[in-house]
Amino acid sequence: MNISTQNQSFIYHFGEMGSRWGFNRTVGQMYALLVITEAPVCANDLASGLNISRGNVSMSIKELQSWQLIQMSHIPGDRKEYYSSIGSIWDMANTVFKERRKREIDPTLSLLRASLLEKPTDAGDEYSQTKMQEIHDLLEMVTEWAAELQRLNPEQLSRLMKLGAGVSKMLSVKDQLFPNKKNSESN
Amino acid sequence: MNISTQNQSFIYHFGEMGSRWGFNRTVGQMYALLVITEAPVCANDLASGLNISRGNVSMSIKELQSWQLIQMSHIPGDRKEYYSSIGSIWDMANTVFKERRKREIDPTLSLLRASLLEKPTDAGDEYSQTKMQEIHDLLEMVTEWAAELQRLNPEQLSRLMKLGAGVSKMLSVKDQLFPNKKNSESN
DNA sequence: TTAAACTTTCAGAAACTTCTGAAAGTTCGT
DNA sequence: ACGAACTTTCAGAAGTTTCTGAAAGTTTAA
Repeated sequence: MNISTQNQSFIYHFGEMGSRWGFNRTVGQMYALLVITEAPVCANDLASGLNISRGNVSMSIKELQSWQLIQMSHIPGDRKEYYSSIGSIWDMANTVFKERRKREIDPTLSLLRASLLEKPTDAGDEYSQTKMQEIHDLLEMVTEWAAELQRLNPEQLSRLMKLGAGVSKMLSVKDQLFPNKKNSESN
Repeated sequence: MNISTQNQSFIYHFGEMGSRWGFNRTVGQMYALLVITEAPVCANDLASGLNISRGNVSMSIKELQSWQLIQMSHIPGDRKEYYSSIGSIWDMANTVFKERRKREIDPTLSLLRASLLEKPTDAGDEYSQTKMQEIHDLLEMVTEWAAELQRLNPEQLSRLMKLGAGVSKMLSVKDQLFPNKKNSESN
């Protein structure tokens, strides 16, 4: 398995970014390699191409599978397992978002919910509960919104994003169309 | 400095989540403590309250300052420096988003831009470049959109988010109002 | 000046994460 | 049943990050 210099730098970059994106170097490199390689790649080629041990490849494959980012396939007459990245770039972004929400936001939300059920015992607790409530509400709103956006198809999403500054105009159009709706909540 | 059990669990949780959010345990705990404590807290109290060394407090304060999340103040007749969290929860979320974008997306975008300027040398490179282009376009769109959203004030943002599913209806309303606009790009 | 009251720095210790490679496990054709 | 071709596991090595605490630095007041 030999990899062009251009692709090398992409792969190494993904490895380095990996830790910032929530997975480790090897997982990042492997995924990068699979994304930019059209044909499925076997475990041995991953190991030799990235200069890592066969064991590491096996563990990283498991990780990528748990993120639902890769797919396994076979070549007739060959017992090796071949791997390739799954779905479009949009799907990948979706998967990564969903996964990160699960790891980064959901646990905090449930902790906050539990905390907010307890009665504050002193003045300090009262202040801290109002802050926790604010964080809770913010996280909940963002979570729900993200779920909403993920329900749109890529075409709609892309249109919404390209609207750019238009979103604020859209809000005022909405006001003109439905001026009855409550929208002067003081947050 | 003594901390109620309820607040303890919030603080420890933030410590644990810290690494997933892009900072370390101590930074997470210190920030949590400062958010839920109304009165400014001095470095010694942070150290004793969280059971960490004075040196660690000093380094973590620097980190929080670089994220622009905390503020320093003084009490007349006292030479110690007192710290408190800055701004509303919205401001905090904004700051964290911006900072993460800077660390997690911007470097990848510039690498991709550089890569895409190079001429592909073989068929494999050609495929990988189309993939890189897709990732580039996606990241760029998301980045621009995020910047757009950050320009809205909290009230507008909150309204937009509460629109929820309404957002797709909005798009069709827009189509009816301005059917001339190009929106059938095949992505 | 001096010294007390504070903050910062940084070398090395502790804790944590990742990686290797040999051994164990699985699957399949004969 | 056997063994060849593969994959997985996991103990401990290597690498990385975080933390401590003693020493150095800074500020202020007398």
